[in-house]
Amino acid sequence: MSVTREKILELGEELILTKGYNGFSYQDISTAMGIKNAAVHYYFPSKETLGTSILKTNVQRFEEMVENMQNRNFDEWHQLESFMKIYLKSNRENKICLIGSLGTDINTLNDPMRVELQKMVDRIVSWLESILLSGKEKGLFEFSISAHDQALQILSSLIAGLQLARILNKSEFKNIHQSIWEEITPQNKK
Amino acid sequence: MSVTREKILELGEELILTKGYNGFSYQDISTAMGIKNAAVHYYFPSKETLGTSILKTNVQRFEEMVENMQNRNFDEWHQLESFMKIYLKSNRENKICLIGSLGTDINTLNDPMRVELQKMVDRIVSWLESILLSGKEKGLFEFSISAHDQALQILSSLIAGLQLARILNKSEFKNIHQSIWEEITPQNKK
DNA sequence: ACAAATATACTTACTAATAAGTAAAATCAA
DNA sequence: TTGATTTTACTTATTAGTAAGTATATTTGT
Repeated sequence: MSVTREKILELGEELILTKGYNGFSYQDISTAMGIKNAAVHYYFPSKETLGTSILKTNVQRFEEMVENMQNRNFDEWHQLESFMKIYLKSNRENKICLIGSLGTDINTLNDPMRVELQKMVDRIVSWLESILLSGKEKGLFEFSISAHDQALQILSSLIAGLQLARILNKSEFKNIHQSIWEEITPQNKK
Repeated sequence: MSVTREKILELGEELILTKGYNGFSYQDISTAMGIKNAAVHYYFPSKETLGTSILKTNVQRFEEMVENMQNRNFDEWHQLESFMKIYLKSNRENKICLIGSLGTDINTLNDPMRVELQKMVDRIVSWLESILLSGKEKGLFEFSISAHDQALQILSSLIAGLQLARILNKSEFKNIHQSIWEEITPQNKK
């Protein structure tokens, strides 16, 4: 694989997470890389092919992380912790997440991008749901609503947590992160 | 006040909530209203003055709602319910909320817009916090984390709930809305 | 082994469309 | 008639996208 192509994907993702999909241009990528805008079009003919590739790369990265955690026999608690660490890192870097960013622009995206975005979110929600369910059976987690709803609840907190932290104060995300754990950890009875 | 001006504000807000701040143009507004793009510039010289005005209008609308609820002696439970109804309506209309939309684009906004956005979120969070706190004292709500963190938690769920619902399925928001109530309503012991 | 053909990775130099924004003239309403 | 409103007719900048060319490898046929 071309290193230029990889770098474009990386930069494109970063730009979506910092400036939003409609807030960056091929010029932003090309000038940052010291190449010409046509070179970006060489690898990704349209902005939407770039967007779709970024989404596919992300799903792949997610699947690799899940597989890696299973190979290492991570329990559900540690799997969830690893997932949440991604968001802690994004917060440190003043980024939001792909879901929150593209969720804003969804009506301006073409079908392939929308389909890929939906696939990605579907996959993450169903993984979260399964982790929560089996973790609950083992007594690692405790919650009264359905695993699906609890998954949506946690994911929402993470997504909007990053957005709120960027508007208000970076450090507010720590509180949101903390609250998620307190809500599903058994030792904290209400 | 000019009815044209009001209509521009209304349409501008709708466009931010459906296509995102960087996803709409003055052309979108003018063609939808059957006027020329220069007429929009007459009322709002720049896109950022329009954005700032939309935010200020929203804060004002929020303050009016709060005042109205206090005049009618709404208890904390009904005040929270009224607030959440705004989000239910947005979900029905396939809109997200200003916070989630502008949270994505924040790095592309000018200072006045950023300041106004922060003011708006600050105001909403502190209101939510106060409602949660006095509601808890009356036994209307129950939660173990701080009122501030609980406010952030609820607001996050609402903001990202709308985004997730638009990506996945409109009806998913009902589950998120339901989960918020179950979490803070005393009768549902865990 | 060596030349010819071909593929890779770009640049140069453009479009065509759309963006925000403006100056000045025309229209409207009291 | 005066001031508020709106259009006409622009400008300037930026956007995504493309056509054609170029240098450098890589492959292929003989």
